[in-house]
Amino acid sequence: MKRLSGRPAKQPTVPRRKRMSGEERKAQIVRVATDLFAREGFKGATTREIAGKAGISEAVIYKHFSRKEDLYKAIIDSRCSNPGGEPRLLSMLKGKEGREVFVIIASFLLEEHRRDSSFLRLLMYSALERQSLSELFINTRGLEFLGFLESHIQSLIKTGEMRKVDPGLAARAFIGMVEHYSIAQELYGAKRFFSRPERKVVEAFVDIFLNGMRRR
Amino acid sequence: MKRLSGRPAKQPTVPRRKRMSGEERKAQIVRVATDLFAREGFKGATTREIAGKAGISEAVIYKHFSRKEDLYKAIIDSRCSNPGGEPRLLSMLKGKEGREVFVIIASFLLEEHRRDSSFLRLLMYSALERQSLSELFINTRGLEFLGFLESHIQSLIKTGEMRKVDPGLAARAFIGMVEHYSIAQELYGAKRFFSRPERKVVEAFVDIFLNGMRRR
DNA sequence: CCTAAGTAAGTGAGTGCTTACTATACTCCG
DNA sequence: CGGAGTATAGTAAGCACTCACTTACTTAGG
Repeated sequence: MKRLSGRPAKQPTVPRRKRMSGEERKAQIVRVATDLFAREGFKGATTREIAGKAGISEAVIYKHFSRKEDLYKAIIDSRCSNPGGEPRLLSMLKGKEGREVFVIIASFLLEEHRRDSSFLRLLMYSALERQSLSELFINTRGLEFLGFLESHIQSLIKTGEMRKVDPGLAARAFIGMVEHYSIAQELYGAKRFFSRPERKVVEAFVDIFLNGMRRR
Repeated sequence: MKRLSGRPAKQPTVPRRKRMSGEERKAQIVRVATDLFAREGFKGATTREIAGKAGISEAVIYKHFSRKEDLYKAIIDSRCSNPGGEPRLLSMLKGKEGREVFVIIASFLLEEHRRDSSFLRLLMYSALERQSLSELFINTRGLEFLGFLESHIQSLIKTGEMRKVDPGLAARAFIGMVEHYSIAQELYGAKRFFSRPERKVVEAFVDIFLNGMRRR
């Protein structure tokens, strides 16, 4: 016989779980979900799996986020205003000049992506599945950083250390070499067929770029 | 009253559709599905949607492909042994030398991806969702082409027209600039914030690269 | 040339399972 | 007590995939 709705009286014999404050729980859900969305994409990651990994029931997720989409947005937001990202790089660059600036940038990007590819995966998934959200990424993490590099190059052109090249394109050329290599190695699995020590890669790319930008 | 199974007698009043031979139909399914898988990914594209766009019932798909996965593999295969891809580029390069080789390669890639981003999307989706399949892409389309460029650069180094740089890294640097720019513009939506005429982009990238590889 | 048997192509209505999301009741703690 | 937090047990819709059956086309025999 079926109940119309509601619950039958239940016996609370199951071992009870730890309670958490709302914000703790929310942060934990975001953490777990970030990992899953990065691995499986928005459509591939299920609320059930997220709840399972967090050790709670699906209903708890919906106490904190009214729709799956909202949880996804929260993740993108948290990744955009992240402590671990570009700010750290920019501080590493303080006081550095010449060739070293480019070496630091290239090493940073290669290392960061090798260490944790989830940011890269989230970015790519959001570009493919949810184009509008990927623009958030672009705006907050991409453009700020590209803008820095662009104006750095611009000033090197002004002092005559580099020849006159559209600084926007030059910056994109440099980032492109590094990022594309990183993506190919980590995500496309290209490292199965081609591999060089990270130091050599950085040296080669920085060489080609700086030499390419030198006045003749 | 319900039948135990089987169909109720049906009246064939609906306008009948064209019949197709098996191979025609199979090719059509692959064509329609390519488009959908490229837009939505493996998980995002549904068999129902594919059938709908092809104007057939889902069951027909399963006459030709025993699982959805098989259809996906067929698409990857067909895209790998494609007439429209690298062979065309390689023939365009016949007899060309010097700077022009690099201009042609860069223009080709930028134009190809702008015209039809579905190959790029399939590649990226397969890297994220189905890593093993993306290696098929890499092997057939990527490595062959990279290998060509690599050995071209190698020979330029031998004749002394370029300085000594790991040719594998040099080739990846050049392709990286171009591909990453293309991906950023077309897939990340970066063209909303930054745009240059294609000719200028090609010129700048080729300049930086060739100048960067010149003997000092 | 006509017709009927044989078969490839196609269909509509499922199956069983999974999904995002919800309604309701219980419990712990301030 | 009251409300935040959690659990149980849903629901309706959507998914890949199947089945029993029909229809269109081909072809062999008179």
